[in-house]
Amino acid sequence: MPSLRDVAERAQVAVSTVSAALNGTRPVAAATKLRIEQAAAELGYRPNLLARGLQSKRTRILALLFPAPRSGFGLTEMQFATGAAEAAGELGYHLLLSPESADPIEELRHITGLGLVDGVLLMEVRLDDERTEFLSAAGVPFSMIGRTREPGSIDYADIDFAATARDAVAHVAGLGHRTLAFFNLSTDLYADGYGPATRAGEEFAAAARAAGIGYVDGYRPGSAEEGREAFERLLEAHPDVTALAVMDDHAAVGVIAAVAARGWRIPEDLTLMLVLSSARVAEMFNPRLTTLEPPSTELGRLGAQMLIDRLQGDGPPQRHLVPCRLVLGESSAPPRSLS
Amino acid sequence: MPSLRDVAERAQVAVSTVSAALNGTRPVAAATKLRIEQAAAELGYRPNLLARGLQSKRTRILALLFPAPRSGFGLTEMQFATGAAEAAGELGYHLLLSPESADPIEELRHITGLGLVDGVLLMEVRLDDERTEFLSAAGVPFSMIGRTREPGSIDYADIDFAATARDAVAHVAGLGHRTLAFFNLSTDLYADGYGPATRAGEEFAAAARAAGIGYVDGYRPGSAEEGREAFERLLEAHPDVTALAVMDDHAAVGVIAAVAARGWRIPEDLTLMLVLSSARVAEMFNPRLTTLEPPSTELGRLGAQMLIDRLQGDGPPQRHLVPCRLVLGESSAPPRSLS
DNA sequence: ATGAAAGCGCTAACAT
DNA sequence: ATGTTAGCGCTTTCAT
Repeated sequence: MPSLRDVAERAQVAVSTVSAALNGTRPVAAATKLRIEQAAAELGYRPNLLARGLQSKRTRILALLFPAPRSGFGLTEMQFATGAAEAAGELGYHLLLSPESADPIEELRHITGLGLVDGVLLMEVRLDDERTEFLSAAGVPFSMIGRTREPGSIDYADIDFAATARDAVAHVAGLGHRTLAFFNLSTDLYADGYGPATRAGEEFAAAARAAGIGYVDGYRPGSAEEGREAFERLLEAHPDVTALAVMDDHAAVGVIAAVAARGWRIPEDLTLMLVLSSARVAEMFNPRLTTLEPPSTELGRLGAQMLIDRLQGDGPPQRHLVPCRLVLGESSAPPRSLS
Repeated sequence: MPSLRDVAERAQVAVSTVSAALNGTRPVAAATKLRIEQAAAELGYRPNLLARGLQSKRTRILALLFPAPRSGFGLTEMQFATGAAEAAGELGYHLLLSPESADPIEELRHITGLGLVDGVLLMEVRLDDERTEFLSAAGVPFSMIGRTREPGSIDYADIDFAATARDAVAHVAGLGHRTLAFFNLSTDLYADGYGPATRAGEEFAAAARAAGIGYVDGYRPGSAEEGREAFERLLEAHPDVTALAVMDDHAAVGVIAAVAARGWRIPEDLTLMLVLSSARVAEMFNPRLTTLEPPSTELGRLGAQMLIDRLQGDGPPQRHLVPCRLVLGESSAPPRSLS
């Protein structure tokens, strides 16, 4: 690999001039600059990122702290990563995938202590997240995909749960349903302070109230079996329910089975929709389910962009809320009473 | 961040001694070593990877070339990444996620020219893959998840398609089926030289032949709609088929619909299994499908391990073939004629 | 067994 | 506008 010196020799100038010409850090005569660029091109010169980073204290590498694959892990998480990696690449940065071990704080201490990364991207942020406190205290720039209860001045990109819930409610209300039921994520996740569980729950309730339709929640099935059970309990307690939004896609499997077991059909007897599941997952169901698809790639992109913005300058904290996209399946229809 | 010099001062020794003590690169008196370690611990010293890399030409960073999300993209690809990242971490390495742009070769030239990575991990390797030629020519160490037609001396970890096909055939033959049909991946992927499409196809044929059961292939549905059609054509041409293995999970959705449309049931009238789909996907179906789950995390881990082995020493090329795991669903049963 | 010093490739202050 | 020079934090000869 040719170095700056090689380019300098070939262009008959000093190294610092080459550096300046290539980085635009100080004025260089047009003719000189041309010679330098030519020499660099001929040699196939590539700046050594390590040397540059050692000197400048900026590596242009971002770490994405990647949680250990939980049960309900999939596309969404991957899209955070690919979105962030893409956006980083476009802005001249690189993304390091840092799997989170048992001790996330130790992990962070490690990765930030190496001088390898300029900043950290956090995902799967919980309402109370010790990682944010550590990073703030350590003075490491970071941004969040998702958000804590009190993001303060931390940059974040999260799902716009309020808008998402409004869209969902408007969808079922528009079809003529008068009561919507909501199955939240599993009790485990909920108790763990997983943001989407809490926020989606609250916002669905609020949106239903605002729209003036009935609303039933309190169920948190985390598996097909639990989904089946929950649905049966639901109908027992609220036989008037005609529309159901489900967050856990395995629970949806159970709901569909329970619907069939009862001799009911979707969408004739029940409008069923997924919340925060990708369309790819929704179309694995039969019938194809309506879903509110999370903007995962976009959130990943925003996460990287915000962090890079922060690294390059400052400005007020960025707060992005992106709504899910309603993807219509074959599981939405007016309630039986109207048809 | 404290540097080696800080540690040296505190321990009252020369920098080079600290380096030696911490890296074990030359003998250091036990007492001195202890003092140094203590000083390092007290200061919370972390070696600066950039400085180390600049000097030693080894960064302990691996790049994972991540293809642009295709249609059938999901868990599998993510597990390659997380598996590789985990294994790398355990071995003291880091994993850079490098999304592949339109021009993969340019991408590679870029990422390897920066002096940032010690080696490259390739995934989604096609039978003829220009990336391998580039890397070989450039002298960049790399390993493959998947493999080219002629891997030569390149380290790889791939699915053991022969064993996987044998297991699948044994499963259906063991249930009493006499004829197995096989739906390959979409024509696009197949034509593109995507390894699993070709290899799975060949090995299923061979395994069926070896087991002495009938075998039907030639179908490549890449969507639910195509799956439905393919199944109808299949039954028209081969009414004796009682078992079907499907590679594309969207196609499986169509098959299931077609089965239902005919008034048939699974598994009573058709044994249906997925090939190379994760159990998590298989259980989204109703009934839960039997699947041959790819060892994706394991392949990712192996990919990283092999590459690190190669970087640290040499030895004969490593070739790992890992079979899929048969995960039983509710879609497997003896053929009707036997029940 | 330990220390002194050179240098990896780059940036940035300081000269000219 | 350009050149000279001093490091960034580390590894690695070469001395001692």
